[in-house]
Amino acid sequence: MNNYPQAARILVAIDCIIFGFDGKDIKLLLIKRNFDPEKGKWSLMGGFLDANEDLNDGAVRILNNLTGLKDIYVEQLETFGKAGRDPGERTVSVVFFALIKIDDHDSEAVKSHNASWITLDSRPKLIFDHEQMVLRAIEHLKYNAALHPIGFELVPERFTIPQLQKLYEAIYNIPIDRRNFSRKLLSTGLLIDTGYKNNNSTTKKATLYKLDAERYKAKFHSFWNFMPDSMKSQ
Amino acid sequence: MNNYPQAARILVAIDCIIFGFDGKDIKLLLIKRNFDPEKGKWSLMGGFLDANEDLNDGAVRILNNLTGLKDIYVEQLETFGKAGRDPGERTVSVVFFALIKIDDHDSEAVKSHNASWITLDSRPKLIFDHEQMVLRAIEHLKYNAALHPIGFELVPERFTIPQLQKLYEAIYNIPIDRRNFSRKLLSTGLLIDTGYKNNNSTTKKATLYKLDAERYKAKFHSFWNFMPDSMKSQ
DNA sequence: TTAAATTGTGTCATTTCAACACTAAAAACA
DNA sequence: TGTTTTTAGTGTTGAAATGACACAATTTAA
Repeated sequence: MNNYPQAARILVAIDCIIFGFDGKDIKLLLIKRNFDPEKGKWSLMGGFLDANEDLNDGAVRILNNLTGLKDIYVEQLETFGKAGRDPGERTVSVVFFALIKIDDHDSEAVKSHNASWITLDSRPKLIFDHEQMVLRAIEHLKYNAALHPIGFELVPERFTIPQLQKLYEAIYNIPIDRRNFSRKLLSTGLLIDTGYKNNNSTTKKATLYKLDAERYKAKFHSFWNFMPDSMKSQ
Repeated sequence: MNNYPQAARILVAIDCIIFGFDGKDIKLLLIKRNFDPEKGKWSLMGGFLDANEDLNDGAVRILNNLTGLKDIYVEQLETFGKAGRDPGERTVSVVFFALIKIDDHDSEAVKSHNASWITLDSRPKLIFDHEQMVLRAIEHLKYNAALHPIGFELVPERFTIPQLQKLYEAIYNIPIDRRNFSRKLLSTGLLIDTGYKNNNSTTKKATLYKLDAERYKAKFHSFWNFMPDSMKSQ
């Protein structure tokens, strides 16, 4: 059956922007390609959509392949389709935006793919239009972290408020008032006190919270605003 | 040259959700297909990406083809890629979200495509997964009209504040307080008083404003919030 | 036990927001 | 002609949210 004989058949790629947070910096999981073309150069983790594979399944497959993780926070971001974007062959790339708890992934799988966690500031030149994809993903992170509770995807299951604050300070690259941040965060009702304290601290130990999964789902689409006003004009 | 011999080549479609506003209702521009497959059924306006065509150019081409318009507000929305979504052949569809000033389009071109403006409430069953695409676009409209000044794309070049209010009331399907709406809108500094009044009115004539194009660009990414709190929990 | 660093809670003035009352303009109609 | 009806435009006020800032509590190390 061929209902559309004259239309072009095109390669459909999937590329993944994977963000992590090490407690200090936002990092990207990038791979050094050990295959042609562009062998030896840095790129996003990616692959091709299979003939009978759902698009989102493809993204999950590729993310799982690299990290060994099953339940990754992943959103479809944007499809890049400039005619010459892949010099090898016409390829349309669907870009996915993923957030992972940086300590959860399978570091063996990562190593075998020649992948590394790299801070945003020190990221290398990437192949094709991958740099544009990264810029788009950073924009998306800034935009969405202000409006939805996606920041929780980047910190451990049990986290402290100061930890979250450092995350937001890293995302927006500005200092945030500790007291106002804490008040705003607690007022969401999304945090459950685990009763434990953070023992890694060398000074006062902070309370460990976990997410209220029920409320998280219910409130995901309600509008937060952790972005300070000073950012709003940008 | 074939660097990726084993990967699948797939049809890449472009489908467009086109919203308009007639002063009372939000409407969709839908076509009744006069070609196979699914001839005679309702669908979104669409087509296939050409072999050497940029993705966004393809969307502009398809929109121009239907409406005769060149400068349409258009954003890429989401790519739909379930394996069986088009029973004819494996097709990945990139969906675009377009807003037009409903009186601007070329109604001859629309007529020749068997297209009609249809209110959201009375929209017919659509082919394939087009209904899901429409739902996604409505969600996007609600979300984004609250945060960005995209509402202006749906009203005439010169518009009144009550006109805009009716638009927002239609988008969110709720009544909005006239006085608070006006104050909020004027405080953005995006409106320029044209000095004219709306002569279509049978009562007090409202002031006609136009957009401050400079400020519109500068403020596009600043966060508005025209969505009333009552909507935030949804 | 004192100092240094960090966490947790409180206060207060300013701003924003939602709810509501009043005035102004324009046409229809008595 | 002036009264009614409808819609547009501006003002007020109390409540809630926000940003700036002070102080107390906890923990380790000196």
